[in-house]
Amino acid sequence: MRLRITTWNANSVRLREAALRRIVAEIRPDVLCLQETKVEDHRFPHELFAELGFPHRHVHGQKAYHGVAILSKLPLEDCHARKWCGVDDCRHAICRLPGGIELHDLYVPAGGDVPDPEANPKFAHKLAMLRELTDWFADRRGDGARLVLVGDLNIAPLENDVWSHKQLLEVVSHTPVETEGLGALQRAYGFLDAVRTVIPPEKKLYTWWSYRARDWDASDRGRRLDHIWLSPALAPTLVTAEVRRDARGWENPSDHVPVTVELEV
DNA sequence: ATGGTAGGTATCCTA
Repeated sequence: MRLRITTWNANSVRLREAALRRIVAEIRPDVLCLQETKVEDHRFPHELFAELGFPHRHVHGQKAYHGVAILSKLPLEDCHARKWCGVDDCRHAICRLPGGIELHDLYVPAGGDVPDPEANPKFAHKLAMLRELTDWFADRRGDGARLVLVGDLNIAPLENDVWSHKQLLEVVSHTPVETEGLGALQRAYGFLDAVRTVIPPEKKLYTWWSYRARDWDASDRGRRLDHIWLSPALAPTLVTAEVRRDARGWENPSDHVPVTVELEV
């Protein structure tokens, strides 16, 4: 079967009903992973997703900040959440899809403005979560699991994942300590960067554009912060991948756009 | 060099 998985940082799920309807109609994901839902679980708009054909839902949210959710047309099993760095926030949801596929939906801290862990606790938290994830996946290395890791990792790892590599080397999201840390996480389990397998690293590719630009499309100062990775066991199933840049130009947009992979599983 | 916008909450935090 063909399995389509979409990840999107919605920047408040309650404000994005129109965009979510378009995503479902135009991308037709089987599984939709959200980040920055910014809502407690008892206020999550379950009715909307039930109506849109996603009867299986795992929501993991909190008031005002962060929050992740997995919405699925297919049954979900063993849904749970993980905490990192001893912090009681909502950044990681895990479910098993049919075929034993283990899906991880992640929201890595943005990290604040100052790229110095001594001076900036938010940057220290970002690096600490990356290290803990790296150790956790390294312990599972070689277990042959069928893993999909998606989400807003808040790091643009490659030179062509940002509008100007040189100008962003000291900007949080593209500093060497972050891009090397993300590389270490990827190598810890042998994850394949699915989107860059389909869209070559020589091409500029972004999934986020700041709200602050006068004209996001004309200035095009984007970054590729949202990712879909596959474990070695799932890598051969990759059919295609797509970044919906046009979604940034929709009415009332998120600052992130949806990223999708299709797998033949 | 600076400030720019958006979301949630309750007056300022985070992105």
